[in-house]
Amino acid sequence: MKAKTRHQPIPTMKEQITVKDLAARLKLHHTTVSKALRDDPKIRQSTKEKVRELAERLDYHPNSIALAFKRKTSRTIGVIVPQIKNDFFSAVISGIENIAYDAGYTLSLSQSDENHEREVLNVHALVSNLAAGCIISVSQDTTSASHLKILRKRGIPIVFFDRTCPDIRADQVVVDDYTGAFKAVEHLILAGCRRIAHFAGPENVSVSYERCRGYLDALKMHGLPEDPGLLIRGGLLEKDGVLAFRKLRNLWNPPDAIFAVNDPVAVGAYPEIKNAGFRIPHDIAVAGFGDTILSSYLDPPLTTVRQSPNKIGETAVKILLKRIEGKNKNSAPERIVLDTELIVRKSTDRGFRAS
Amino acid sequence: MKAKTRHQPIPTMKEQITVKDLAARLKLHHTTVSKALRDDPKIRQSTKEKVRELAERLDYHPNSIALAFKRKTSRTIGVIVPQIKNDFFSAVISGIENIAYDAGYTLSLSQSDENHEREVLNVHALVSNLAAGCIISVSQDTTSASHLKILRKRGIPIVFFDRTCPDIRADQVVVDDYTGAFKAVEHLILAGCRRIAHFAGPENVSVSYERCRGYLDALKMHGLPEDPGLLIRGGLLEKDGVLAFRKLRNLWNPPDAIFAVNDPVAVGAYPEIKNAGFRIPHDIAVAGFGDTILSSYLDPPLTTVRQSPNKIGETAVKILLKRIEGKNKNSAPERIVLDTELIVRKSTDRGFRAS
DNA sequence: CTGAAAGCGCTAACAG
DNA sequence: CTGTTAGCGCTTTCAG
Repeated sequence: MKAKTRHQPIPTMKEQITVKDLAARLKLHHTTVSKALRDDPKIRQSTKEKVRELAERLDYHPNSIALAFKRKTSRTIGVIVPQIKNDFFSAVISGIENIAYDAGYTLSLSQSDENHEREVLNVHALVSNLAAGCIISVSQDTTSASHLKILRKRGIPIVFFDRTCPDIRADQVVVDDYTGAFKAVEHLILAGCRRIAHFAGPENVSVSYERCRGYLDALKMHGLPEDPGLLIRGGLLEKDGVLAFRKLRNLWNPPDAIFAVNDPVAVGAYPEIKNAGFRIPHDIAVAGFGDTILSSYLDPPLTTVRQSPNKIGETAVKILLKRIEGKNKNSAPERIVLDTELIVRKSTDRGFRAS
Repeated sequence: MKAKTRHQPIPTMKEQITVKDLAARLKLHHTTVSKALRDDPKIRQSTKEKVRELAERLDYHPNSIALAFKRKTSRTIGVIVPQIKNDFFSAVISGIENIAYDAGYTLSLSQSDENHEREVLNVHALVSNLAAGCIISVSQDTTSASHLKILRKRGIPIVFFDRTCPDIRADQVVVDDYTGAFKAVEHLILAGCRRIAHFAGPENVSVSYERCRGYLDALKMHGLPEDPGLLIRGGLLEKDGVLAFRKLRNLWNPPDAIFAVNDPVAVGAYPEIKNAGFRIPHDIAVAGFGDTILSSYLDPPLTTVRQSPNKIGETAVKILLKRIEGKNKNSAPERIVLDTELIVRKSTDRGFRAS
């Protein structure tokens, strides 16, 4: 008997209580019920109470889809990131979710996987689902912005974070990549490094561009030459760090420091550096960007530039909510630049102190 | 002039092309257009072409909300996890997203933050948004299952992963926590450890329960006594590892190994162990569970039990899609148990080999 | 204070 | 092959 129970199918009922059901039982009109539920002043208190009591008892839940259909906009915020499985992005998403939840919004999440095609389809899905707004960090190979323009056409506000899109006028939340990179490189210089390589990301990605600019300016400011052989361009992933170091390794004159565009790239380079017989930091000092959880656990712990992904997410969604709720429907786009903090760890500690 | 342009508000248009618009321009009826777009065999080829051409040209996108409204179900899959910002969960989510994307579904993501109240509200949001199905790992303090029953009542299929809910008959995707834990503890025993502590998670969380069972059985199987003083119960986070070790530290007779319910707990314990003057693995060997990215970067690298979060996500969503698409609408719930793999690293290497 | 009518975009069923 | 009718659940007029 019991064994049989285990193999019974899952019961399915699909019952849905609507305002009409409530109305029927109360011998009221469904519009009256609707108003009562929304606390319309024109409805008698006693009626409201009866309605609400029944709604509670029958476990009535308003159909958000019907509402969205009527209003032509849902209470869903679309979030598109290059990768979900990524320390930085998942922390941003978490920040977004917390605030969105409090404000009564739902998250629609998708990843572009650094793929432009996929990003386009994700945007279409948001449009199609009448998203109230959209928070996006564009994919590595997004050059055209036409898919983002359709959001604009549909009146769906956009907030960019991390990787922005210069062709679209929209709110942005970024960290001060330029200054962060500048500080990191300056720190390397003050630690005594003179031949500082940079493992850069793709030029069309805003963060890579800004961090590279910070690197170059720091060199210039301290009177160091800019050696094109020390600027290795690649991607943003761990494997790109591996590749970058391999390219560099063949140099007749190796660098004495590496500034990586982000922590994953630094992490990828770590074993390569060690396996090539260099000690960190004595032969080559290494600095990253991002302060991934990992970086403090590396051997030696990685000097890096901390950004607060959580705060980025929270800030982005707050700005978006303001737009959605029309508080600043027609104001000019904001650009919020969050500060970074240089976290100095062993990977750049050469026991050298600039006078 | 240019400066002025920068301060112009963001333009907003909110135009929406519908089948009626297309119909009007083509002097057809909107239902005909609708059929043409869906490749209904009853529509003449030439008409279909004209319709599609215009749809393309006007950048028509069907309104998914209207569709969901009509069908009484959307193409959205709800995902509820305890924490988004978590290696394991974010990888599961990523796996889900990939498959869901290919199948034309959208993800609605929320986190319970280990909070039952919040989980309940998240479930209500899914119901309200006519989710097609739901994938969930229940929060740490979820005991009642009434909120999940309402999904059932609405005919929304559920798939549990990782942390299941015994009160609900639904598909489940889990790893073999019991065997994984057993293997890890057995490995510690074979490495020569005799006083093996376990930092357990909450008893009502299925994974904690199973891993604890594996621990106890491994001891029993190898004739080791079960010492209640060595079983420390706590939470699932890094801080819980810190706390657990502090409780343990006061023992007159310290353990020679620790098996942590998961990697974060092991990670939390690491510095505590070292600061208390114990060497890993010589004084205390440590094993975790989960194979977080971190674990291989720890010093010493952590022995752990690998599960494939990506695969868990993919499997969960595939089962869910089968239910949604009614292929097995009425079959008994499946329970998929994925294998684990013991990853042996330095943290348990005592240079000892059992004969 | 409550009811009636209309409509959002789409599709299913049926009629021409 | 194409058009007509009707309705999903909800809110917004406007009438009673």
